[in-house]
Amino acid sequence: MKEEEPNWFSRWEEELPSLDELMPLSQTLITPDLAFAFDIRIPNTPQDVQPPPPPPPSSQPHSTEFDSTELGSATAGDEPARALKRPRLVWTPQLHKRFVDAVAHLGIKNAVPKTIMQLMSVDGLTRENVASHLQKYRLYLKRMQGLSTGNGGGGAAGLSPTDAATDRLFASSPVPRQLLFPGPPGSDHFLPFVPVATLQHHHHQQMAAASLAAQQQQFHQRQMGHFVSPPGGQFDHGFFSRRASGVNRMGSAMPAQPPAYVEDLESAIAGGGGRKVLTLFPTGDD
DNA sequence: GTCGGAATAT
DNA sequence: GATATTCCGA
Repeated sequence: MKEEEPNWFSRWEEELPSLDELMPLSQTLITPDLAFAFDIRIPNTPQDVQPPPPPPPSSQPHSTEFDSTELGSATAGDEPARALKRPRLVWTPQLHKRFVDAVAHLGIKNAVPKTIMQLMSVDGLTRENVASHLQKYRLYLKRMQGLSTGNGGGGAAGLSPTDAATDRLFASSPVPRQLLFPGPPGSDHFLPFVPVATLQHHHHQQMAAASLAAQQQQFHQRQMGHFVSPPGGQFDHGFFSRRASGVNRMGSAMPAQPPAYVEDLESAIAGGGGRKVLTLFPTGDD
């Protein structure tokens, strides 16, 4: 196998949704915690309201009453400094793509949470986030290798329908060959190239902070937009069949004009308890 | 003490 | 089922 182009790595960045997708959003600077603590609803610009950016560990000495919806189970009253939780991360296809790229370009060998996280350089993303996702991704890879050991990384070529149904997310980004064929020990190849885009620069911090939330917002908007447009038969095995058993019951009649999705954004990044996460199908984005 | 990975919990 | 958190070994 010598199909490796010497500069394949110079292309990967181009595929990433960096500037265009990450920049244009101007979001509220009010963190969810703040909003909750003060019972702010952020009423204006229902179209522009922004979900919680990853709450920075800034000073928040007094958020004593958040949404005690389910949070109040244990430490409801005597653990003020301890109650900071990040919103649940939703792995959008874009995010996953970035993840896959990072893993691919690191090589399965060096693809460990911390490194991946650094390569992705997505603000708000933690090592735990990546580790957790990586764990699942590995299982997916394993299953793939097991089921079709002779199938190119071109994508979900010879997969059983189960895969598409089960791993909608993973199916949205093609698995690079390197990952399917780790290659025998000895043929390890890797670049001393360490980008380390750990955003520590202050002036970039702001924009960086937006990136995660920004992507996720875009994701949802896009989903809503594409909602009524048929995928063109690409995934015609009826992916409308089943979805998360939750609040999202759009029934069989998806309106071209969804009702006010004020809740939509909140749903995407729901707190650890009130999980109304709606997981959607892959985008035809890549 | 940090990190990675699997197990377990939400 | 997806993601988070915990546990334990390097």
